[in-house]
Amino acid sequence: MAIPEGTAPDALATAALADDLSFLLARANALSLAAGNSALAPLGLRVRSYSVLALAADDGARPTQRELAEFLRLDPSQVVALVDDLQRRGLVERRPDPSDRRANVVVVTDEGRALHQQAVAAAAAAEHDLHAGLDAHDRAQLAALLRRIAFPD
Amino acid sequence: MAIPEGTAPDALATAALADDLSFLLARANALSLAAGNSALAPLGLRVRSYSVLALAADDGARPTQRELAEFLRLDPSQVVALVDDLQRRGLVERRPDPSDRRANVVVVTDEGRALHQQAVAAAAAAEHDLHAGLDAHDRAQLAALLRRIAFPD
DNA sequence: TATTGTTATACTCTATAACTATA
DNA sequence: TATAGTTATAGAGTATAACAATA
Repeated sequence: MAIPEGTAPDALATAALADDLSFLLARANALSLAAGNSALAPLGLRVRSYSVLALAADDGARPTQRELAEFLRLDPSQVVALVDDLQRRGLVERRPDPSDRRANVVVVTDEGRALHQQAVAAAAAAEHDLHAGLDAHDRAQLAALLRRIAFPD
Repeated sequence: MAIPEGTAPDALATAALADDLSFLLARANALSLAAGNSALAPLGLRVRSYSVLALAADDGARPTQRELAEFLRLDPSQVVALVDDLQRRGLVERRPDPSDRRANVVVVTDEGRALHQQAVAAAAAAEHDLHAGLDAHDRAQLAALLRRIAFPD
């Protein structure tokens, strides 16, 4: 059976856990991940593979697999599988890094760029539903606060 | 190999994905989950089992397994395994719901309540590190924004 | 008929170690 | 000696279907 959608019971809404930042983060992320995966499924992508494709398609990023792993908080061995899949489908290519021949730079193909554009639209539509209760100012504020947790420098 | 800690490469920090709310949510949650699990490990708990224990220990909540599943966004079959584990260790008990004999209410034992108190302290310490960059006002604001995504009513 | 808890199963994701080629 | 990518594997988490007891 699928994880039930819908709202939580009122008795639990007032529980101490419901005010816990980590719990709210986990629950919000679970909803976001589910919405993202189902929006990307028609394109043969999941949130994971979409993220790799998006970084490969970002001009000027030219990420190595190691950088992808660190940025996406994945193990390098998981990046291997994700890049394998995208490469098999002709969406990205591995190019040796001229400055370090151990490293592969992951670059998008023309086909990958086209799919990425569709995926951005699909992901944006899914986010729109998820953040329906937030206006542009709220979203910017939320992004700024989350960034300080996600990238503590 | 473990997922590498530390900061992300600068070239990717300016990528479009780095401004995506869903991505920031995912990365912040990954850090939060890792910190929580490692803080709770000495008590034999993980974030999952801690959440179930916390709701069972919340006075007035008296959640059924179904309510736990919905609130924590878990499949009911996963709740079975989590409650089995906590019950085996004498931390919670299943009690038949008087108003619906199909349902089990999950209630904390004295031993469970004692462990829960330790766990709250451990989790709070882990959160403190994670949210070191945020003051009380920031945290309250973040919680309010996340709640609107986590519980869209 | 529908729902709660349960069992079973398959699949995905996560974590760890070891190997190779380069640095 | 250390690092990038790769392979292999075990464990944790997720998704789905079916069943007994109860509503």
